[in-house]
Amino acid sequence: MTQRTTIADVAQAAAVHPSTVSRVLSGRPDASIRAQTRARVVAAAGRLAYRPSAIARSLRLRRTLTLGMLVPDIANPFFALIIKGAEAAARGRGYDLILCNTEDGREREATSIALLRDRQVDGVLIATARASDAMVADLRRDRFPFALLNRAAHGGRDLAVVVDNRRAAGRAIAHLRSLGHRRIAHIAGPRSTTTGAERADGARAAVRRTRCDADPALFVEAGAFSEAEGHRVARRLLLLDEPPTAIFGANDLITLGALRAARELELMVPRDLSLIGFNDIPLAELLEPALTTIRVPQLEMGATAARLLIDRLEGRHAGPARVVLPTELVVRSSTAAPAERVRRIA
Amino acid sequence: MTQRTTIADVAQAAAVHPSTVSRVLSGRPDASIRAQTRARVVAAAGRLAYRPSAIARSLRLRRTLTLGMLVPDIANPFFALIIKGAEAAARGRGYDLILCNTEDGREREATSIALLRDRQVDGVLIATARASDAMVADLRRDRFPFALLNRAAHGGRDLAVVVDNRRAAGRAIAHLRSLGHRRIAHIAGPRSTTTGAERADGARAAVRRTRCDADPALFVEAGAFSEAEGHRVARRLLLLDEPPTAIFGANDLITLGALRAARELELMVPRDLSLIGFNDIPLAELLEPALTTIRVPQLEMGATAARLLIDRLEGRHAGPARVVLPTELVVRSSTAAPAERVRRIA
DNA sequence: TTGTACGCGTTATCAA
DNA sequence: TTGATAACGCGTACAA
Repeated sequence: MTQRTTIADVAQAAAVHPSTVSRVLSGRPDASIRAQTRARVVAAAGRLAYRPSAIARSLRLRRTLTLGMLVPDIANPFFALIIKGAEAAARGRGYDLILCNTEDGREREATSIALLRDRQVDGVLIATARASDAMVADLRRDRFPFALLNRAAHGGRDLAVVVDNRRAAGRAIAHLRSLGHRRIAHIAGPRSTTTGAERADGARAAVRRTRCDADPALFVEAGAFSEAEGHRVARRLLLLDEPPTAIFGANDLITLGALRAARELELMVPRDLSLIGFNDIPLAELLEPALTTIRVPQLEMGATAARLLIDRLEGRHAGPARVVLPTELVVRSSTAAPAERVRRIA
Repeated sequence: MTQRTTIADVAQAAAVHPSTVSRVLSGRPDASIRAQTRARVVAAAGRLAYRPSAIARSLRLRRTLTLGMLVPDIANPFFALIIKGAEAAARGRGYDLILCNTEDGREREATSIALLRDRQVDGVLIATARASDAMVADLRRDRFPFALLNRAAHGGRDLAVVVDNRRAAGRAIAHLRSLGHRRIAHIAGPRSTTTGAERADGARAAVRRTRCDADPALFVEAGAFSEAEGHRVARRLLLLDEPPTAIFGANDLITLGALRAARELELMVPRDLSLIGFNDIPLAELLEPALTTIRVPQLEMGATAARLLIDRLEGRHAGPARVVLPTELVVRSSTAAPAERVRRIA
């Protein structure tokens, strides 16, 4: 690669001092520069296709105009949209995003954070529900700026963008109940995640409130928010002596797994089994049957978190530390009243 | 944020010169350092939790140990896996990855490349099929290292990892033909992409070779590799006076759209219509019916490209400039022999 | 309005 | 074996 053109090259070409070039190009409105000089510099910079080195600038300014982002799984469409939202908002404010996939692993999280800090990103967006509290505690202690995404803040002043998981889960159960279901199962996400725990709590409370069957066998926990785990656990549910007539999965992928399990057992959805997911990933409405689910504004979630963090970084009016985004129950064709046959059994 | 601890802090704590600290910690095996000194330095660094600044190091070394990556759509699961593969391979060699979503836009591509070059990434992985040749030409001219992913190289010496799209498309058509189909449609991707053009060419050749109906109305082009476009175009195909009995979509998303169109028109897949996709995204086997498709080794594609590029960066034995990865026809339940009814019509 | 001088945190080179 | 020095490219007090 040919040698980089530096500010000195431009200075020479414009017959001025490098510092003058810097002043001209950094575009501070208050800089007083003779119009003619400015023109010369701009022309020279254009001619040489000069681009300032982000590295040298970062070293000098001690900020990188870069945000880091921790995501458990880039291949999960839920996060894909969150990333897009965050990226768009960040770019809009002049920041770039460095993405780190943690594969939901403790170790990957630690190395990713280390990497981001080595690169001196100005702050991190943390979208990993499983992120160890130790890690978050470290960041807090070091006053390293961060924002939590789709997971609860433990400390009160942490920046966080979330949805009301308990309430949304309650609505899912209530919807099934209103269709006539009584034996409603919930496949929870890992209790180690705040989303998993909160949705399970909300579902449990709603089951009690609406007087569904309160059979503990109907509340099970998946090992991960994945299709495979959903499939495994749903199979067990459906092979129960008294199987549920409806399943509320802690996210769309888990529910997708439940759909596959139902098919393997030759159950028709929604005739023999109603299904509700959570997140409304793009795929949800393409399925057959289309998935009834809780819509989470994914793009907005990413964008809000990025903006919140940048506001804090730039010392702008901080606003509330915690933003709760609205959710919406999207009813599609995977839910219906329980079939007669099943109702008789119950 | 508390002040960063620098190499000078460690030097002071260990009572040595900063350059000594650098020597110890950069871990060159040939450095001759007294064991006792080394121990002191290591201890001090540990005590202070010292981490070298990647920025300062990059400035000095003129390399960042970072690769850039251009992707048209992070939310497309095909690319998600490619990214994972590339990231894993890069990390394995000590490189990080900065991802840029171009949303398939010329402008986004240009700004992304500019951004990556400003940050002085050591090289770029380009997975955008639509990437303007002008951009690639610029990179070539500036001798900026890059590798092309899933798109053909125009110049011969460019690094590229691809599959044989023509051959794979031919196999898809042949499979349908062997099932008894004669009226086979192809929904091509944009001709502006090499993948779109090559698959269309391969399909067309195979249609001729296997003596299918060579009706030009059966070869149509989608405006994008998306579900929405697939749906739109497939609808038109299925409303033809003589509709096809099988559709080969240029990728899985397009084919997914065709599936939705078929359902809207109350066609049963595969009874009334057979469907083949391309890429084998994770979703393909979860669908009902599961999608017959061409498997592209996505993880391997990303990993190979990253390794190729890094090898070249490090001046290691370059190996071939162009790697062709194998594909495989995965037959699932979305293809079957054409139904009697339909065959009679034909 | 512009130039001078210095420092951001490293590492390579040379001298001791 | 270790220390001193310079340089990577930029931005900014301060001086002129």
